[in-house]
Amino acid sequence: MSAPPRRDLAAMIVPLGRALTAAELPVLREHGLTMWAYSVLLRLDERPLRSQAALADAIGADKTRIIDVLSDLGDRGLISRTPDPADRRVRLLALTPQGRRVRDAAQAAIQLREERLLARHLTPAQRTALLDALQVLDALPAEAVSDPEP
Amino acid sequence: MSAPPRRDLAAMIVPLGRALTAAELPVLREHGLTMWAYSVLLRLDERPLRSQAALADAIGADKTRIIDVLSDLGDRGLISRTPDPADRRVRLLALTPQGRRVRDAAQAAIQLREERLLARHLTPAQRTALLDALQVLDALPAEAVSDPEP
DNA sequence: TATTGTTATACTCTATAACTATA
DNA sequence: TATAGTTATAGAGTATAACAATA
Repeated sequence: MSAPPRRDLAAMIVPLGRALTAAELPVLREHGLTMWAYSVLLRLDERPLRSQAALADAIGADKTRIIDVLSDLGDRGLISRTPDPADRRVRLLALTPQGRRVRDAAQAAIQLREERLLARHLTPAQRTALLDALQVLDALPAEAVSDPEP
Repeated sequence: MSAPPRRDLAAMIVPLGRALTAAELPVLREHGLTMWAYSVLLRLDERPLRSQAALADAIGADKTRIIDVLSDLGDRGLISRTPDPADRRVRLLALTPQGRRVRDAAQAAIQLREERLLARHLTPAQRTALLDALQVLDALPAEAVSDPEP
């Protein structure tokens, strides 16, 4: 049983994710965002989201962890957090127009860097193939990746 | 400036890496390995490696963090740790035959799961294209990803 | 004095538990 | 009583600083 001809998927993907994250951080800082704040802005799309717990779950965070993030984003007018009239325990979360502008600007800067990286090291066909395959795997629920029954 | 048609690379890759890691953990546990121990066995190839600091750096760990991992692997006979006769401060690290057997068995099990996942959701051509592109990016030094000068 | 490995300490991030306010 | 959000506390993981041995 000799060494396989390729490295493990995780062994390639996890360090790549770390490097991409490291590349994002200074860009986000320029836009006044932390990684968690950016995750929140990305997830909060046009339509409001009901409850902070749902948001936390959606971005893989603990509900107690995003509270400071949400208050800060609210204080800066990037998101709105209004009590649901139907049930005043829950907060309806939504992007403000300014929040959408900040999110779009940050995302454009990040994807510009990403595209430069891909263009430098991959052929256009390889770039497309990579993104296609990643989008397929990205669309899977996490359990489909973690527990693939034979 | 509207929302881009694709998600950020990092936003797809980081959660995928987390899910793949979660998929590995039970397999590693069956083979009596932690993630750090597995990283060490993967990096310690046929030829011995000079110094623990070099190993730590190679697997993206802190040198103080792998000490317990190395003592444990040494106690179990999976690696050898002999002082360098030329400079008795440094330890020469190498896989033992048993260590290589454990590493190969664990890696085979992991890659079997990975291949099942890819086969279920990607076409053979997509699988090959994904692995090719990942191997290109994996071969880059981390700085090439983090600091792509324009 | 400088360096390898080690130990001890502090810090950051994350999760758990306890609390409040609504229902 | 049950749930959403919040606060306070504890735990895991990680990095920093101090130490012993060798050069």
